[in-house]
Amino acid sequence: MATAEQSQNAPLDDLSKILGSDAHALLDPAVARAWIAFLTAYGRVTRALSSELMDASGMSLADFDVMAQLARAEGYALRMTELADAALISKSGLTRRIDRLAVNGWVTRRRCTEDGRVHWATLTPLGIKAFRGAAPGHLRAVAERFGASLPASEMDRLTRDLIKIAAKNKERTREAV
Amino acid sequence: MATAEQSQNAPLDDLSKILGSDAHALLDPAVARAWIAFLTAYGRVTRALSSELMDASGMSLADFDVMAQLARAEGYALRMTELADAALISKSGLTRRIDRLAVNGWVTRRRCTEDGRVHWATLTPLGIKAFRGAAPGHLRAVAERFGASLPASEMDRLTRDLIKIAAKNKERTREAV
DNA sequence: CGCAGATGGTTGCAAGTGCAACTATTGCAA
DNA sequence: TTGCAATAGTTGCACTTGCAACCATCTGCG
Repeated sequence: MATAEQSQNAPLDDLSKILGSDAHALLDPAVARAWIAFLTAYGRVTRALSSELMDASGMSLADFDVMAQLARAEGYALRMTELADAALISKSGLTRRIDRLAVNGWVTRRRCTEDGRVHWATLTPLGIKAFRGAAPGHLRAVAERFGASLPASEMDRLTRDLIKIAAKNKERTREAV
Repeated sequence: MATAEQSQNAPLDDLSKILGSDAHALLDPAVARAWIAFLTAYGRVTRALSSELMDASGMSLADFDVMAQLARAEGYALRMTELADAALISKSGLTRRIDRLAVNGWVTRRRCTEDGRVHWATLTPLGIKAFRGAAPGHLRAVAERFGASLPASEMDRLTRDLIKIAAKNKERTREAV
């Protein structure tokens, strides 16, 4: 998607060139601008954070998110499915991510004794240490790249807006066919 | 990353459990909440839009973005590098994406006569037709999933905020090592 | 009991991705 | 002219990803 700067004055809504004047009826130009800005901001910020985190700690953004979920969980452990939902990735994606984290010795899998189907992903002491090492730099980077752009009052409003958008899209997709 | 709902009251900032009280100093809790909401909103909205678009038109979100850039361009054509920048993907990613679009007959590559290094990616008449077919549904979906959550006045504010964030992260990453 | 259906996870597969190395072409300067 | 640095794109590679099919386990009902 276009960068915010270059298409700020020429975003999706100028598709009327190809779509005809219907374009505005389909998507309000103001929404189109917001959408492009949203995609651009996401792409830039995550790209930057991701490479900084990788360089500093050998950890991908997704690794960090998964480990952060575990770090907050009771006993540093969550079931695979819970964790996948929390980290907003697919179950299969999580399986393989945990494989990788396990190779690093950061996480272990424990089969649940009460329900043999369930596996608990658990942060190891080494994983906790790695997370403690990575977190300060990463949190600071989030503060700088994402937080520092807006005053505090604006930040709360942004949060509310984003939560509304997220809420509207809660269902795990599907059935939308 | 956690969903907005479930972690709204327990976001990154409760990492103080593992990081100690420094966590707040590293990342303002309000920023942490906003960041989580941002990731969640992005993940949900793009996931939904992407599968809807694929089902309806056999086109990925990235395909649509690339074709939208071409649709607005002079002569429906852009150089590969320009297009990669505009669509916020890597050059190699674009090469292969254009390969795929070319297989569908939606885009062609033309070597530039003035500068043999340059290739123009051009939307074909078939591509224009495909884009015209896909766009209304997709734009409507963006309006519904992203636009409909907020009143117009709020949308403009959101745009401004997002542009500020994007602007702060403009440099094509690198050198951050 | 014992079997059908639900639930939790993993795996096969067919993509998509970025980085770094490579090729082709241009432009400039000795 | 020749040669070399810069630029535009492509390709090799290693890694991620999600979906759908699969296996294992549990639950409940006849």
